[in-house]
Amino acid sequence: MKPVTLKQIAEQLNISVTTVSKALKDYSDVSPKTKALVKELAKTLNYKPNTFAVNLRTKESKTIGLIIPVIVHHFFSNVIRGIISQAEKKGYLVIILQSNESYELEKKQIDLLMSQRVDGILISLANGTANFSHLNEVIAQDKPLVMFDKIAKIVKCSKIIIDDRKAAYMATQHLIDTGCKRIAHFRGALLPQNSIDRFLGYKKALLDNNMPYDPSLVYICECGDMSFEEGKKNAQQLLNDHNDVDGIFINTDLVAIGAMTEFNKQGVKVPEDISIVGFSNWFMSSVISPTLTTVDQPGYEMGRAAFKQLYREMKQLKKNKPVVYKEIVLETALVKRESTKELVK
Amino acid sequence: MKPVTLKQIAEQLNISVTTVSKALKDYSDVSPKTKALVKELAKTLNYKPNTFAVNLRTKESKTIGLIIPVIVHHFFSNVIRGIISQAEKKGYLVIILQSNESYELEKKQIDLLMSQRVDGILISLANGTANFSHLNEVIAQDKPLVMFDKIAKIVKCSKIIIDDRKAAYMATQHLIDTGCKRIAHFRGALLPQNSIDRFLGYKKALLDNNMPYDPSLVYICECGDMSFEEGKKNAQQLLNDHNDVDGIFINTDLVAIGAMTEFNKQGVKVPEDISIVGFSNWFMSSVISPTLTTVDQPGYEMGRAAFKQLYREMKQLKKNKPVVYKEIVLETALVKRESTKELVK
DNA sequence: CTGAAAGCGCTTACAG
DNA sequence: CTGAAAGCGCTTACAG
Repeated sequence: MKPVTLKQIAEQLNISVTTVSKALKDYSDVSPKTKALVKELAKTLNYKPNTFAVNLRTKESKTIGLIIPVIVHHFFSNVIRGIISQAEKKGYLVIILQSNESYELEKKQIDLLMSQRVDGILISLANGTANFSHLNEVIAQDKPLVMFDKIAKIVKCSKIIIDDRKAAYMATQHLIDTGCKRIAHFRGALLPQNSIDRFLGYKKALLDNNMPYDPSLVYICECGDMSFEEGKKNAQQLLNDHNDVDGIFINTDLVAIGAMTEFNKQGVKVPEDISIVGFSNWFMSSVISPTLTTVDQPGYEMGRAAFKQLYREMKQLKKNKPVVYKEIVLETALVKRESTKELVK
Repeated sequence: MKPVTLKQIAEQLNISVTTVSKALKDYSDVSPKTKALVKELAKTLNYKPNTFAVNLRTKESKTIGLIIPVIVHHFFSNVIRGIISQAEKKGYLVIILQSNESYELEKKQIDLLMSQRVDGILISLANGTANFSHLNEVIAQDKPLVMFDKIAKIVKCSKIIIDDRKAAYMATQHLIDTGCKRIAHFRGALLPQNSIDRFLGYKKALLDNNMPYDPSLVYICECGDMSFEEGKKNAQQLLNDHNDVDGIFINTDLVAIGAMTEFNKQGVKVPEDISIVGFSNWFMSSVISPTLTTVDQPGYEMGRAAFKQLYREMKQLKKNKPVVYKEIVLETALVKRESTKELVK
């Protein structure tokens, strides 16, 4: 059963393809009578415009691309939800690719999306990405591009982020306020901006509270992805290296949970011996024990905001109007739970 | 900067568009010299074929659609990963939609994907789906369709599943083997096949062990989605209704975790007072305490298998060869953890 | 080995 | 109010 075309409708009604096309799109220069006839037949024949042809004519695909480091992470799946739901509202479909934190893959996927001629691209960078020419090329070709969460400051485009530095500061301050005297930090990989900013927030909080900053207390994620195993490994290492640490600010909940699991195994009590603050507020952080104090990061909202901005830019582009890049900073909140102690009065 | 077309290459080289097209596709009837010239220029100009035009000609989009009930669920995000990675290998892109367990949405999304003329569709049904005409229509239009996990037996198409009945039987048998005498079941919604099959597996295990089947011990999920809250609510209800239940087989890990949280709050000890087996082996089940005994369901593998089958069918269709529907059953395994007791010798 | 021509199914500027 | 025509950028059967 072949799909119905405009031509078939036109032939059956003995009118031109032009008129059929215009009737279906409610052009004002078609008689109401013709419109009614056309629409009725289109409906009975279950006519669906051929998107391929429409795309070719309009040079639009009503499809956007999304590149995300890891889909299964709670934060990112929430971002995806936000993007898809907003896109659907505006009649856009979303092609999703996973970069697996690899720069090479990310680059290939950008190429793929450009070949596919998506109308715009949303991206959260891989940890491995240090070169941004693939992104600048997208921009150079006038393809709207919006980065979120894991961004590169140097790339000129819109960005949806949180204030990582401030959030990390809050988190560290909370450890200090609850009596921690020697606070370690499990940071992410070296490159990502958010990992840098969270580190800087941690450092600033220490200094503002007249606590010494000790580089040996900062553990870098070498493997590139922020995993449960990474948390266990770092926790083990920390216990070997130091016996006076009483608080840790950890870059991601999943890593924090890995660390807590290890501490639990080793008989180190959380928060009595060591307090822990995570980052991102994954669902599971609220159900493990002790429940994890963390920074809530609005994934769903971030996804929505990212699509909205992309949509704005796609619309401007279509009208040949100038695009104004925006940097939208979403609010975060510290969620206090059992992995940190009560406030010291 | 407008994209380069075949015409531009042809003009610059003073040859025909036909020859350029054939040269780029390595047709045997183009001289090696011409080929070399064309390819070189194409490369320097960064020529990318216009997918819209290619699609229109070839009637293929090299894109498939995926409809999934909930993205953030660990099992489903793993399925997505499996699908995307396999699709990428074969040069296919994946458009993802979330049905939110709603039949109405699912139907709309099928329509959307058909309008978009994707080459094939992968779907896991919404809990609310009891009418399958939207799916039969897809099949009637010769569009390859593969269902996975949440399937409808009555729809004639390929299916990738696990043996839910067997897995549930295993899970229940484990509760029996570890000494449970009165076993409840939190089943999913009424409609989904897997929720029915898991219930039947539970029931069969009881009967095979000469244990009475008591309908009042089966709690149905009314709200439609299998959530954490659902687990808490059912657990509460169970404590009200019965004081002799010592084991529960729960349809989904997330619900099981909700139940455990509630039990913990009420001072009911797991597994001492009540043993629990979940289903799906979500990551978080291995990090909560007690860790959750559950049935491991191979999400990533299921995604891969689903795409592979779809790919086979798309290839057959292209060659105008008959499509053979397959029902592929993947293996599951019981993962024994702390929420159930040791085997009774 | 090369190329003119038709056509995929639409949209839209233009003529009447 | 209606329609002929051009064109979006490809692919491919066919002629030479």
